[in-house]
Amino acid sequence: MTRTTPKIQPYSQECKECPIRHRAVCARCETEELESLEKIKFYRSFEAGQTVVWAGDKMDFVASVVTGIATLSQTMEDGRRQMVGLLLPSDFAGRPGRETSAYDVTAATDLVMCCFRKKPFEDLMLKTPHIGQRLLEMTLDELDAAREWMLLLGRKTAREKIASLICIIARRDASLQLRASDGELRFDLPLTREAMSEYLGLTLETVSRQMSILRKEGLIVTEGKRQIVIPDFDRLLEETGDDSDGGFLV
Amino acid sequence: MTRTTPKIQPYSQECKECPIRHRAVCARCETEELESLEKIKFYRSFEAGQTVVWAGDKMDFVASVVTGIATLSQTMEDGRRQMVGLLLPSDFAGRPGRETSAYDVTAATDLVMCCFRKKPFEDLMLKTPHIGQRLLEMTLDELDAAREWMLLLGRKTAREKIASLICIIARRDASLQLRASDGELRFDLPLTREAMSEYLGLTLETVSRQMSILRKEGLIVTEGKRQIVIPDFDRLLEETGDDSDGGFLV
DNA sequence: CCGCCGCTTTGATGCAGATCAACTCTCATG
DNA sequence: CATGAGAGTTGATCTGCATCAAAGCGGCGG
Repeated sequence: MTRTTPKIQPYSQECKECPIRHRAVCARCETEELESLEKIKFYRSFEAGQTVVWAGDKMDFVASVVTGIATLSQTMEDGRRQMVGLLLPSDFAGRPGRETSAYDVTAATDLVMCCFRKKPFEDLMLKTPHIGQRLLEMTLDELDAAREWMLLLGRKTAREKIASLICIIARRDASLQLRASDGELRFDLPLTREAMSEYLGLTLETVSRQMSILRKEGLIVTEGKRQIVIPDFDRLLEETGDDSDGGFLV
Repeated sequence: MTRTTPKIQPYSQECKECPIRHRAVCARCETEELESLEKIKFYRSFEAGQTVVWAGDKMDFVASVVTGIATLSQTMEDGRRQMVGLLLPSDFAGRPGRETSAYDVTAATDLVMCCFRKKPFEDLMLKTPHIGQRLLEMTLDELDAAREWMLLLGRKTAREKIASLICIIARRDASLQLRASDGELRFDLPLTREAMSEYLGLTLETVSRQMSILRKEGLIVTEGKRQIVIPDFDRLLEETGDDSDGGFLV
């Protein structure tokens, strides 16, 4: 199993002067391109719980998460829902060449997105191949993440699913730097029980129960509503069912 | 829900003279590029059941399925397995820029792959942007397929899973043309019960049972070992849980 | 300060699918 | 023709998670 590049990259250092700081366009940004981007971009804010677009609705922009968390979900006729994408800051949403959104896009927390009007963005892609290359890399990363996620959905137990999700968030959370001196890990779990259940293919009751169990066993500590502390990350990792080394994606 | 382009495209008509006929490189092939490709390509054949590469092993080529079916699977330490990719003819395997395979790649049937040595292929990608563009489109298709698959794994019942898989294969199978006059659909189901169970996140016993039920209900008819007839495709579609129109991916 | 609303936790019960086990069918091989 | 191996079917039983139901717990507006 190869590790792909971690999703949270120090792009802001690579590219300090870039006001958008999106991985899709900033890997090798040049002034001229940035000026083009400036003209076609706009910001949109959403409150937690708001819907950005519904599946099937027109979506005439692509976008990148600036702050907050967005989710992509699919809904079946009878209301069963499955999350299929979790977008953290710097992640990209929308498909060039597609008119409508294939998924419900929802703000899991308060959310700011940087949007680019689709048509000019596509034109820009044609002119500047490195944007397309970057997008390919990102899409391949997404695909690897989706495949890891499929293993979780298809074969893991509820307990393993919960442990996996917590580890995934912990690893991706930028506040990773808050890792305390003694190896304990403290961060925000910015998802409701319901959102977690949609991610994991479980019911929210099962999520709650398994969280309680992990808490009783001391594998996790909860502080307040959303704050989580992992006293011993490696011990929690063992509960994910992943082999110790691999499973690094997302 | 937008329909993406169907995966089986008439590329052989688009591009008759192209000896590889792979979607990644043939969309707008030009003689010069084809000559470059000729130099770096080679064919490999596998028997049903053979492993192409193991997860973690060196994989110094990318490849495209010529005939047969290949699968990508992940295995957990204790042996639980989940299929995460099903590659039919013209599908692409391998990630530019990655040294080793992230998944077990296995021949589900007898298989012929057209391989391109990775390094020169990457060089070619840099020189000819349309290959990268094509690869991006294909990867986005794969991602959509993976997300549809996630809904299946996370939220569908065993019955719905089976019906979905049969519909997916039926739609993608090139022998779709074998559709008989009266709307019945006849084709090969080239997967063992075990492979189906790995695809669906079930046990092979459950797959077998549900197949029997669908058979008894007349939704499918089996002829011999692998041949399947769907007397009424729309009726089977209703059993997938997908909304009638959408869910077209893969 | 009270009461309500959204979120979470916990309990009791039921069931879909897993597990364990036996048997059948079909070839391929000597 | 017997033999055996691999694939598929079917049955009995078990169990992990879903479902249904009710009660805790903040936090915010009145």
